[in-house]
Amino acid sequence: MNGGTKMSDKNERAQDSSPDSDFTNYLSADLSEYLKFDDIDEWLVDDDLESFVPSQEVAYHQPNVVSHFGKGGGHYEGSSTREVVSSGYQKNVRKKFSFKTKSEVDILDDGYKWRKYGKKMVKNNPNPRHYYRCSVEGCPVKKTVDRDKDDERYVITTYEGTHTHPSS
DNA sequence: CGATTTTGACCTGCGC
DNA sequence: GCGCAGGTCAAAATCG
Repeated sequence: MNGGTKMSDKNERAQDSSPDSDFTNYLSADLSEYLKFDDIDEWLVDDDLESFVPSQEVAYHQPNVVSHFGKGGGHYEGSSTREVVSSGYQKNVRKKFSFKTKSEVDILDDGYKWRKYGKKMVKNNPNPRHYYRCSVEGCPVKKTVDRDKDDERYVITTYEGTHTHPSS
């Protein structure tokens, strides 16, 4: 019962006004398969894992979506090799990175601490979607985890934002 | 005790 | 303009 009277002076967090910072994402899990996409509307499946060369930049023709890849042999670490592809959208791009992982658990340890802030049941999916946010204050990084509706054994993790705190 | 999780309610955007 | 879907926050409960 606080909706009607709340939301009076809080409205900035909703606007991810995060500047064009470099997208630093890394993972340290036993990923068997990867899946990159540009938006939730379409997924681009890559059968060849070899296609994921180190520091691979993936830029889509989307005027608002640019995914940055950084592989390091099992250990991701987007140090600072940020290099937005010559798309001209590096001015106002939304860093969104998603991948599919074959795991039994939804929460994969990526080295950072995440605080769950919501769970929602999305249509077209018998499984709920988990919303995570970085526990570190100042980290506008958000993570959403949901299961593949076609393959329940697959977990889709979507990272959004940029980590700006030490992992260790 | 503190941090985190959990569930429900509520808000926003888009579609029709 | 209303409805649906998705996304977020808040208070309380729980765990370490």
